[in-house]
Amino acid sequence: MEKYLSQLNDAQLAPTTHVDGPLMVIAGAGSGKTRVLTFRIAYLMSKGIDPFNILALTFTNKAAKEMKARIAQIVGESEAKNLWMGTFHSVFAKILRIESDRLGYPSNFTIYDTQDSERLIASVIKEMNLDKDVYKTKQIRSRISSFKNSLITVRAYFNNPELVEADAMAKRPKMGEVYKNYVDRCFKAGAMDFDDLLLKTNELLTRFPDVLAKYQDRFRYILVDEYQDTNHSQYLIVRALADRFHNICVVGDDAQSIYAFRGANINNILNFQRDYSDAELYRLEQNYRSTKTIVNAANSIISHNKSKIDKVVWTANDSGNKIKVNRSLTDGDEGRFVASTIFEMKMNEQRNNKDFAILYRTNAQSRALEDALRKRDIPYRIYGGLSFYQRKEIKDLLSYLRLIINPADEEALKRVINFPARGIGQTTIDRLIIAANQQNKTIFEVLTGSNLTEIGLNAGTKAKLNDFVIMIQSFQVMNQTADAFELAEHVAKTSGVIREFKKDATPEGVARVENLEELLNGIRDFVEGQKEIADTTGSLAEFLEDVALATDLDQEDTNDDRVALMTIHLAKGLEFPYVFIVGLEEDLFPSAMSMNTRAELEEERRLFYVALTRAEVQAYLTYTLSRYRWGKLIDAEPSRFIEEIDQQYLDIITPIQEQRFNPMLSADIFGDVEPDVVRFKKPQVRKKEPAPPKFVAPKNLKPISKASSESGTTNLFDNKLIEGNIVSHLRFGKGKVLSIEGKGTDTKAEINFEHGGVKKLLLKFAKLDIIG
DNA sequence: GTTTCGGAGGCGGCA
DNA sequence: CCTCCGAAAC
Repeated sequence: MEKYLSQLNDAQLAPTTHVDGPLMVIAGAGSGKTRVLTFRIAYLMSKGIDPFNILALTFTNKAAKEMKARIAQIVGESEAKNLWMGTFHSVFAKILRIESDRLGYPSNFTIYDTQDSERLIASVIKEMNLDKDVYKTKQIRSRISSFKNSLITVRAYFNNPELVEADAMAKRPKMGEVYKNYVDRCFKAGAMDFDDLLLKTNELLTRFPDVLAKYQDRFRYILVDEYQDTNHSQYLIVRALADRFHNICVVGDDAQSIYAFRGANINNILNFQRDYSDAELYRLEQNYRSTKTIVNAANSIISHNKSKIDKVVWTANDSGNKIKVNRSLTDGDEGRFVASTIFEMKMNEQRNNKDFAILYRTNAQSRALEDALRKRDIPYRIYGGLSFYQRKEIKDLLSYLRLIINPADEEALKRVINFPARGIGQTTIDRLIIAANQQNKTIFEVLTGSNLTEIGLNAGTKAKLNDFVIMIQSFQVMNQTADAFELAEHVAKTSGVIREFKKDATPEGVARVENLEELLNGIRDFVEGQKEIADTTGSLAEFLEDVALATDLDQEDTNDDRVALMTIHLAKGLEFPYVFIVGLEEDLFPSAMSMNTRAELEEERRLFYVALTRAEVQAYLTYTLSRYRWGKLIDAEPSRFIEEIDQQYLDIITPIQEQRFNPMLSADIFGDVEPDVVRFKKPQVRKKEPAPPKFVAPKNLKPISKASSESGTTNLFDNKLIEGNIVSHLRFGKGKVLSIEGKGTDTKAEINFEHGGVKKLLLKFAKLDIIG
């Protein structure tokens, strides 16, 4: 142990060797907090604390796995095995399965993902005959989710006149009923959604003092990573569990709090010392990851935020290169810039693909980047997005498996009852749902135990339903003896899922069959892995438990040498030598949806901070002047975040091809593009001396999309434009309007420009002047 | 009852 | 751009 502790600096050593009592570690980006966590756990064990009594909650399963492996190196495999480590969701799902009977759930309850929840909510709304344009599924789901994260149960909702009234005011008086029906249906289906895993844990610990006592006694030492991203529900769980021994260690960085949209409450970290008056506070401020330039630039960004804990992140590393800022004309050009830069860096600096990461705000941005990388033959891997387990073909097969384990699982049943098509249509399913609701049974119980003629089904349909039931039951029988792989393979063949996709000879169909094969391979690996571990059998139920909470990041590091593409949210906690942050444009990053309040904007800024601090050696920022969004070309303005960085750390690159394209653009990066836009009027970018003091807050809060109407250029979505008009565009120059289509804010004009040819522009965004 | 096609509406980050 | 939904054709 001593030899490990000697690797730590003083600031890291203090919290590592803090054994009893509450402590909070405020850890700046790259300051070695994972190391403190792992070493602290190893240290606790070296002091004789039983690993059975340690609970470590991490943000991803991958982080837990890596930390566990690291601890195993220090204290030995057999000891490390007994640690409880994982995400909130996976740890408490495990506990809920053990204690499920207390809450009236089966131990093999299904975990509904977001898609399952949405489908169920849509179904509830339809059954209640509500207007689906008023009761929008996604909005309802997110509202229910935030109720659950704040521990507002159905009963608490109805007892809270403010909430009820707010929904009535929003013209959704039935919100509470929808919530109630959704919760009831989940319960009946033996299913919990993601939020339930936390909510029900709270219920378990509150309603059953003996259960609480059991886990308080079990988890005598609790560590929580990324504490700034815990929500109220998670906060209460931790507080309850730590209430007896107060051996609670939370680690976090308020500057990296980026999950408020999911209910994370930054006050959890800000108020920790209020909750535990004897808490020790430690700060890790020395960054070991990045160059001085990157650290200082990141600090200059975050200083624009008002609410934060005082902390000065610094580094003893080299200054390094300035951050390169690149402007492109389109998202395609941006992709090509990124790809060719990576290509050159690989050649010149002998770098591997895996040294590069491309980070973006939204998953939709990945396509242009992928295209460019593919053209350059640069291998890459996309993380997140439509994750493997969310793909249609995978969910289809998994739904069969879910149904075998939990026949009450309504969403799984609805998904597979007519896939592949076997003549059971919507009408039949609707009748079954109505019967199930009336008889207070699950759909599967209706299928097996009710008189189907009485609910209006004819002989032909009954025969088809019967065949389906017999098939599922035969799978259930097989499940008692076969392992997960044997069964899954059998199901894939017998159900016709594979055959169905094999019919489709398009590349997409081929890919789907391959994905199914990959899933089966994954199940085989799982079974083989589990058989080595005592107490497990590699059963299907165990596999499904694993899969429900798996994420893209959790997948084994294949050690592939590939460029990483992911959202900034996914990049949290990771680091790369070279980082490209792309799409730095107003309305994209910061997102148009996050500029209504100061709090939202500050979260976007923290997100940018997180992105920049992923870089070890060199960061690139890119933005474009126009981008395809929603299938349309729209104009874009550089993100305010570029301007907020202390300009001495930036190196503005102006690509040559643009000068050829339009000489107007070669001057400097901000002043020329929108000469009349207020926010970017100062052409100070190139100055070498420290940037003049600037406080951007007030103007930042202005709705920025107004810029063009204030500026003299006309924003033409009130249809003043007619065919044949000659217009001028800042970038494309003069052009003739060929046609106009669409209406309202969706009006588009097809314009033949002198520079750039025929373009279809969305008038809502295009900045055009009519000149003839 | 299923399949297909076209139109309309949505569009964010995630366990 | 995508997915979802309803109507019409099979």
